[in-house]
Amino acid sequence: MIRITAKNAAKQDFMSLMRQLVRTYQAFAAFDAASYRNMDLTVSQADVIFTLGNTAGLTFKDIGAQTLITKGTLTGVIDRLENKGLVKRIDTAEDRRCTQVVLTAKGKRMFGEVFPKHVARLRTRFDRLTVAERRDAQILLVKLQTIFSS
Amino acid sequence: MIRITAKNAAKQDFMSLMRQLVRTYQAFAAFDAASYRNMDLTVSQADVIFTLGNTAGLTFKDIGAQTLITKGTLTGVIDRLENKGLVKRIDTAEDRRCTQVVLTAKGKRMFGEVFPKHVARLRTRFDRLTVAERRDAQILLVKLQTIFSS
DNA sequence: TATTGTTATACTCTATAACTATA
DNA sequence: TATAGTTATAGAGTATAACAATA
Repeated sequence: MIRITAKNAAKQDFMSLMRQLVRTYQAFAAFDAASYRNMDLTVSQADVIFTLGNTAGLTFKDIGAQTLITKGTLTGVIDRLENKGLVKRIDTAEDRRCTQVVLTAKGKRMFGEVFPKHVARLRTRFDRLTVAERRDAQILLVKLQTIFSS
Repeated sequence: MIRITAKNAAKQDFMSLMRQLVRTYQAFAAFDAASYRNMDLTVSQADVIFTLGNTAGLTFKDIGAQTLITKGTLTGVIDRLENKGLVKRIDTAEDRRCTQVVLTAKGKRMFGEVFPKHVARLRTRFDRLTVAERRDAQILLVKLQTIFSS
């Protein structure tokens, strides 16, 4: 027997919100990953290309900080992107411990031509929301994020 | 030079919402995964235990449908849970192609005692939101989910 | 013929830690 | 001593497809 108390109702409340966050993210991630598969990229690889786009190159440290990929893993991800001819490593003169990673011409083409198509595909979906809904969703997602940070 | 046009503003708008969804989920997932690591479970394994909790057992097909883990992968996940003594396979009489997966006594203890502590830890965070914020977040997440489904 | 779960393969990511070369 | 990136190891999930047993 389950008693319907204020406490149980509140518990139900947050559990359902939590599950909804997961379901929503999974729906987005599945939609997103389908594009990357067409580009023959994994999610991590696409993440790196996206991060490098519109920059003059970033160090492993910078990329790791932005993508949340740890350095050991990042070496492998960059290796695979380099094998695909999408990025290249460049030694830096200032601090010879650092390595810059930059997009090659092929990588720039992917970021400049293929990615925009992906973005357009995403956009058609987000357009189904009103401007107010997008604004409110953004505000609430920020609030949701803050409760888990720190 | 970047022109600030209505089109660019709208693009910026949805891209930023998209990134926020990812960041929020990542913040939650990092918080969540820390608990599972303490229980010596991976996210997938915890997902299965959670799914099996309060049921009399589910088939591979059922578990796969609820967790989005494909059958080939699920065999391995269940193997590892079985090795840890948390679940067991039971052949079904009705349809001998199906296998039921049920929690063992140890698995029930984890679901009944360890998981609630995890839930309580999550709850302290969700309590930082007001009831209205949780309700609004839920509504907007459902809307966000629907734009990616179908 | 279709479905359920298993097996096999090859790849990718994760966590951890030791290692190198620089600073 | 500390930092940036590499290497090594073991484990875990993913995708794909072929397979056996059953319906």
